[in-house]
Amino acid sequence: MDETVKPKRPDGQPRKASRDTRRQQLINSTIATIGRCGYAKTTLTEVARNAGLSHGLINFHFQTKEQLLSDTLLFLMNEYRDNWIRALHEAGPRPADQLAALLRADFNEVICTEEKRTAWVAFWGEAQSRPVYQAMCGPMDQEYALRLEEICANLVSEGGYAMKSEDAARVLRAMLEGIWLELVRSVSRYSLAVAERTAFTAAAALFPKHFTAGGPIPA
Amino acid sequence: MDETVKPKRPDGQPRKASRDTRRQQLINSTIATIGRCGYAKTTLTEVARNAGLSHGLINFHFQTKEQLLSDTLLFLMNEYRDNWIRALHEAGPRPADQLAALLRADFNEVICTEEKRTAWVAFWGEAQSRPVYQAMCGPMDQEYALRLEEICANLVSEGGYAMKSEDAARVLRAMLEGIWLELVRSVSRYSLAVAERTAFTAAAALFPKHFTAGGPIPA
Amino acid sequence: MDETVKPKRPDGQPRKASRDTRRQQLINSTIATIGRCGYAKTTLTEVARNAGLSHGLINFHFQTKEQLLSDTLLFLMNEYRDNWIRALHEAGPRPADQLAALLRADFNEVICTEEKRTAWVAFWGEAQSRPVYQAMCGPMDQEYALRLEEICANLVSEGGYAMKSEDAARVLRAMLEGIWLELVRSVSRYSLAVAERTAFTAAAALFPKHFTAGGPIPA
Amino acid sequence: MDETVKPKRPDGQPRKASRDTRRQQLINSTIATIGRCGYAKTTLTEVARNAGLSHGLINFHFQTKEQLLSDTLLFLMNEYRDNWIRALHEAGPRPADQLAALLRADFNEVICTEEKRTAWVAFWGEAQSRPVYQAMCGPMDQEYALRLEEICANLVSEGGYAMKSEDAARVLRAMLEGIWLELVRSVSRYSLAVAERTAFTAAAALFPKHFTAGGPIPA
DNA sequence: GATGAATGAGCCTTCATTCAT
DNA sequence: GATGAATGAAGGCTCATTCAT
Repeated sequence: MDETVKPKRPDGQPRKASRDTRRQQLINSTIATIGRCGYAKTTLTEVARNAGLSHGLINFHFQTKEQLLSDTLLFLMNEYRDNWIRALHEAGPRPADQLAALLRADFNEVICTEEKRTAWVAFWGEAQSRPVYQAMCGPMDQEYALRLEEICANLVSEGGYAMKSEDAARVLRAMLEGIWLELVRSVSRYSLAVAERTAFTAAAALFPKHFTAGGPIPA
Repeated sequence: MDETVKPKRPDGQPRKASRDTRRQQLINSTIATIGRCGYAKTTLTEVARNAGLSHGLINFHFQTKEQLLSDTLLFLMNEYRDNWIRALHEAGPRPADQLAALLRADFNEVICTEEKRTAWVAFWGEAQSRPVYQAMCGPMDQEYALRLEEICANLVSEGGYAMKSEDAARVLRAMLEGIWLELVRSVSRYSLAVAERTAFTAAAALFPKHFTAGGPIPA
Repeated sequence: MDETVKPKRPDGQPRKASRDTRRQQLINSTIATIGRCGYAKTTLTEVARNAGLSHGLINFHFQTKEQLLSDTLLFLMNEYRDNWIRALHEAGPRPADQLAALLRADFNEVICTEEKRTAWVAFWGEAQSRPVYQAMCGPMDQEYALRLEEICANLVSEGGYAMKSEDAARVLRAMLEGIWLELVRSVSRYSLAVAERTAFTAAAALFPKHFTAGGPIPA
Repeated sequence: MDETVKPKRPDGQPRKASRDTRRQQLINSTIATIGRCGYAKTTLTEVARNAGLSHGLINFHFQTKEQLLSDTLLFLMNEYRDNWIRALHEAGPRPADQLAALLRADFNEVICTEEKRTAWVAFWGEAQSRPVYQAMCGPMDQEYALRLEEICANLVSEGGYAMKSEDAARVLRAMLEGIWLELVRSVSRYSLAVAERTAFTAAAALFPKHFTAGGPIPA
């Protein structure tokens, strides 16, 4: 096979890209468009334009707009899940390191870009009225919540803390989501560094033997 | 009383109502509609139907759909602000009581209904792409944040806590917003009681001399 | 009857004006509105606002918008007719004086204001598609055309001109209407003085023994 | 030729047409619709129906109704201009022939159809309240006026006429527009032949050495 | 008589979807 | 595979008309 035979367009893309490449291209453009225009004003025309592709192609790769949006949310969810699972995997066995990994993972540069945060909040805003989204998010949220509770339980037992581990996990989970919201709503006041510091402040308050506002206390 | 003098409609509403009555009626219907259908699928026809009025009336009282939505957000913001300001006013001088009042106010039955929570999240989702919304929310958020920081600073100084009061305030603020999100997203898992307990868990972690997970420690 | 009993409004108008006064007030406002906004964008709300009256009053005095517009056109037509008939009446027996009177009457300040000219052209533009307007204008046009032809015939016979009087009348009629159009379309280039000079230029060309570009040649 | 290769619709049009074809088709339909329904009652639905196309297509090719109307006026103006310029070009060097060409061009069958005349008057009626239309028409009117004055000046100098050439040009211009108006307003009384005869009557009156009511006097 | 809230038909416009090329 | 013209349903908005006050 001679690759050079494939006609190239001015932008260097082959005219016929693989199915998955195109799909990902359109999903990325969808995230960007939601981030820029909001969920309600996201049109297929705009998504296509941002992707530099033709209008009709979307309905070829995704059957409907709903499908495109669902697949976009699915991509975001998988990316999010992969991110914290990988972080946890790299964290080692200590519960404090695991929680630190989880907290830091939330502000990882790959998943916590401005566009993606905005897209997330947009999806959250629509989720209530769209059972499809809820059905997709529910199990993933559950998985995360369970893992977080587990770690909190380990920390509580390690540190002999008085609180209930579920309550601690709930505080942390809510706070992480709240920080994302704040990042979206008040661009100027928050930086990722501040966000992380805030998260560790909560960890330090809940688990003072394991954390300071700067991060986990080394063994 | 002769009922026939004032002809009522089937639903008991007079055919003509005062300007403010109708505006509020339509704003309430907008909140309900956003709550039920989501921001993107909120149409004037649906808002009108929910209010039992004709859709032409909306453009009579509000000039555009945008205006209706802005005014609805404004109403929600003012209601939210009035709520915590009143709560604070009734709380007395002790910082712990003030923070408790603030935390409880967030889950007050008037402002924290399912419909209103959903509407809030929907507006948050759109805010990023709508400078108008941001301009409206910014100052109100700021006012709340400042008051919260003040109270945290008082608690820190009273209790001799080691953390920075701004960090504590940030944790609490993010957590409160996060809890609202969770309330919207996972209807079943959270109740208002659980929400309040979660909030006080955070307060107890941050200010252990002043709070337990059950609430403020009496003087 | 004590006149002072009648409540006066700030603008000095009695609250209850006579039927005809109100009607004329609304017709004048209609002319002004058409002049300012064009026929297509003339709304009852705007007419009412310009008249300083309430919206609903129009449907009381005129039954429909169509009726208001018809009555407005009728007023313009009668005013136009009265104007040239009076001018002719005051002109004396000489055909040249009569034609001069007719030409000058067309640029009389009462009927040839900017607003009225514009309204006329707007009505002309709609006439083709509105049989009602045509039915109203037809007879009046006819009457004018006949009188003009009569005068032209007298001039032709007096001066022994070679042309057919109907042709001359047609030239004059078309030119007068054309000048109104030009007055509407090119505000800057035409003044009423230029308009009149143009009209007499045509008269002088057609009837050189009776007219110069400055006006009729005295007996 | 295999007809089955290109599937045709019942009306013989291909389903897809080139951009310019469709645009022209819609412009023609707009002229027809204005001619039939008047400016104020011209709706996109009607324009689309007359063209045998869907109304959504209009917003695809023109962005707004305003744009469609502007482009329609532009087409009429260019067509009008092309017509008299071509006529003048074919007329040869003699001023009398040039004026004759100009007068006849105004009643040319291509540009002086009933529909187009009506559309013109409709646009004139709206022009006053639409700066866009005025801005478009102004320069074209000017160009025509200048050329007409030039020819009149040549005739005056050739024939040693006493009148000012600008006055003559103004008479002719106004009369031509007035005849169009008359053609629109009194369909029955005027024919194109009568219109032309009227125009030459004016020319003969102004330039008796060059014209009779029947046309230019040959060299 | 007079007002202005209320209604609803009809318009322009947007946009997801289809489909001939 | 890819394009973009074409369709039509549905939305926001205007506005003539009605009617309770």
